[in-house]
Amino acid sequence: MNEVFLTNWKSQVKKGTLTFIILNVLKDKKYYGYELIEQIRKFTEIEIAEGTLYPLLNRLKTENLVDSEWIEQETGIPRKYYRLTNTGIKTLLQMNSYWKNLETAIQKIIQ
Amino acid sequence: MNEVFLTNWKSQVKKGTLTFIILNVLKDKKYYGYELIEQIRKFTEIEIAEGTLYPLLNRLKTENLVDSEWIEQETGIPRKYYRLTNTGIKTLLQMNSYWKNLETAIQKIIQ
DNA sequence: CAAAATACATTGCTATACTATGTATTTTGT
DNA sequence: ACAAAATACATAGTATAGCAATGTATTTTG
Repeated sequence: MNEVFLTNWKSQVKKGTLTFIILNVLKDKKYYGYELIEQIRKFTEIEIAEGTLYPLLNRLKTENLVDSEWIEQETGIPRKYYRLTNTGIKTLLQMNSYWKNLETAIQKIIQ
Repeated sequence: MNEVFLTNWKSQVKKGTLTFIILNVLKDKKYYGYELIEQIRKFTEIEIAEGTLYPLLNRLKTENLVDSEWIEQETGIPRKYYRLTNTGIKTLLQMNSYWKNLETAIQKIIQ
C-alpha cells in the first residue's frame, strides 16, 4: 500500500535507536559485533545490517563510549569484543532517561 | 560530559519518531503547522524546529499520507491545515504496530 | 512604536542506516 | 572431497531527515 514509505520510515526510526539498543545490550557483558547482530535478532526481531553495525561500533569507540579488544579463538577467526567504558555507562543513564520520557510522551499521544 | 554526543543522538532519535508523532496527533483532528509545534511542546516537552516540521509535512503530503487546505482567518495570517488521508490512517496503523514491537523489545533489553 | 509572537517557507550542513562489495576462515551438506 | 553456507571483520557510496540560519509578512504586546 505504501511499502516504500514504511520501509524507509523503519530505517529512519533505527537512527539513534540502534545506538541506544547496542549500548544497553553491552551494559551486562562484553559482546563481539557479529554476536550482537545475532542476539538482537533472536530476542527482538530487529534486523541490523553488518554495514550498519561495524561503523556504529567504530563511532562509539571514537566517542569513548566503548572499548574493544581482539580475542583469539582456539579455532576460527579472532573476535573483536566491545565493552562499555565509564563514560559509556554515564551516557547510557542519560539516554535511558530521555527514552523513558519520549516513550511516555508517545504513549500519551497514541492513548 | 559528552554533551555533543547526546545532543546529536537526540536529534537522530527524532528521525522517524517525529513523523510517527505528527501522524498520531493528526488522527484526532486537523491541525496547522505552527499549532502542531506548540501542542507537542506543551504536552510532551519534545521540541520540533520549524525547519524540521514544514519539510516533514510536505513529505507527508507528497506521500499522500496527509491532505492540506488553506483556511483564511478573520484576522491574522491564513493557516494551512493538515488532516490524515485514508492512506495515512492505514499507514499509521502499521507504524503503531511496529512501534509497539520496538518499544517492547527495548523494554526487554533495558529491563 | 519597537519588539516579540504568529505563521509560512527554503537552503545548506551533518549524521546515520543500508546496499553492495570485499577479505578470510570454518562448518555443513552431498 | 569439495562446493556452498555461515562466521567475522571492514569500507565506499547513496539517500534521508533533523536543524540552524535566514527570509517574508502580519498581528499582538509592552
